[in-house]
Amino acid sequence: MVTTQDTASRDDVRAGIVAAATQLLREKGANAVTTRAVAQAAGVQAPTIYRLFGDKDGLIDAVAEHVMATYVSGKSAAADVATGDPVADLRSGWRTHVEFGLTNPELYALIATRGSGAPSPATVAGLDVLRRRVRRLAAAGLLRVDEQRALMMIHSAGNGTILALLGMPSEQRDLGLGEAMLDAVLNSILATTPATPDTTTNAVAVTFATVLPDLPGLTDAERALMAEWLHRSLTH
Amino acid sequence: MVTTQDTASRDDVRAGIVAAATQLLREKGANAVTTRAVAQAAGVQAPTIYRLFGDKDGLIDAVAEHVMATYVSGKSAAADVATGDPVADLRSGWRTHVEFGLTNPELYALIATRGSGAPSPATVAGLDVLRRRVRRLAAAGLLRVDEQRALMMIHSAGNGTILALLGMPSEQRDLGLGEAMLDAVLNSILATTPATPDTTTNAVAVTFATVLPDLPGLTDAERALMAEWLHRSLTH
DNA sequence: ACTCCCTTGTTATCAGCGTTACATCGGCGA
DNA sequence: TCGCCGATGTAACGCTGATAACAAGGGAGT
Repeated sequence: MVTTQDTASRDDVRAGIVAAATQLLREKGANAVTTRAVAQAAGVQAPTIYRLFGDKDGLIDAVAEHVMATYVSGKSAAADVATGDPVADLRSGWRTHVEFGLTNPELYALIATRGSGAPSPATVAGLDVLRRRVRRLAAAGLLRVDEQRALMMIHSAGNGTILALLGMPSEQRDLGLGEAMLDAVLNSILATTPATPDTTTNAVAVTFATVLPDLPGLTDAERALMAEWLHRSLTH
Repeated sequence: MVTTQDTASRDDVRAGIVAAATQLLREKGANAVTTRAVAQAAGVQAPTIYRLFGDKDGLIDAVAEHVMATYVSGKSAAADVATGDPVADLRSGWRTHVEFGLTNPELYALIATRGSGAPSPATVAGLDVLRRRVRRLAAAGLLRVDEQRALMMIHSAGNGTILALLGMPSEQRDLGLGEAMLDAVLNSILATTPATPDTTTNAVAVTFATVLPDLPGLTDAERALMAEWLHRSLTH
């Protein structure tokens, strides 16, 4: 059994280690974040890190989570999803993402370029929130490409843009690059006018049935089968 | 003075080390490429690496140069710049770049994600050839944005796309992502807009895909099949 | 032909890294 | 009070990149 005092001190020392690692990362760069340096800066022994985080990657993940949490809490954070417009929300999220990358260069490079193996929890978390935003676009009938395709395009563009910006000295960065990239992707992804304003299931199905014969990449048999199923679902 | 025999043997052992490092990188992954492992695999002593390459980064750069050289020589390499059309040349170069990244995952991740400091020679070389291609676009009056802006956009999109593709298991990679990203960037960059696919049909299909799970009167298998066909049609 | 010097080969070593085995201590239940 | 068990502290392991020190060899210049 673990007493409350234990967990409190445990969380305290955990927070202290994360803070020390964060400060070390920000001030001395990524290669200065060693287990020994972090332990000394936090006033603990080196093995403590492994008891609390299991691994150095675990420590990095905790640092990433902490930095992201403090960042989003530092923002006004109200305009992030309050708008009813899915496109505006996506733009807002994009700007926040790019700004975060430029504000925390070492951390972003550390978590975004993890060579092989599983991606970092921060990456999958970011992908998840992006996926939700893209889903809202799709549900509103604003996408003219596959949802997965849209997701990957935005993700690739954002990551590539941030890494490109980080790769050049900060005084000669093209700060409009982010907006330009987002515009380019949105231009290729969005249906300028919502194709089917009525998003009720049946209405969409009916609209879809009218364009089904023009759908590329399918065999006639597949098209016929889809038409039959559509008919059965609509007459249900 | 250095005699011809000296340089020959020097180049021989150098090539051997590079070959050993390349094979080690391809077969055992990036973290298996240590100075000792490379030296043992090449049949030389560890300090030889430092005499010939000065640094481990120098060795990595030499490996990158070698792999890229063999890659472009392995390609037909004729269609890379032979066409008079600058846009077609850019597309060809883009495809080659993406294909190279997917063919050499460890090497690409190694040279493209070099955290801080100067970028690798391979990166600046790639940026140089891209810059030349973009300059040809600008000289032909095909750009509607700044030349530097166009360069960075293509670079960001390419790097981000390759990293995104490498970040997911190879069997579920969206191979059309590269073309889609290039189309998106070219659409925002070129004065003459390339042909865009019919928007209404795809938009309706995408919207329909979002309501497909709620479609009544169908079996799960039928829904799954329709979803698969829809995805295939949309990713074309 | 002889010496000199530069290149190569070899060994040993350094400082640092992530990580772990092991002794030790302290508080808790019986 | 005793014994136990988990948290802590110490020391170490195996590995990394990187060099210093030194022996051996073989053309270059005289």
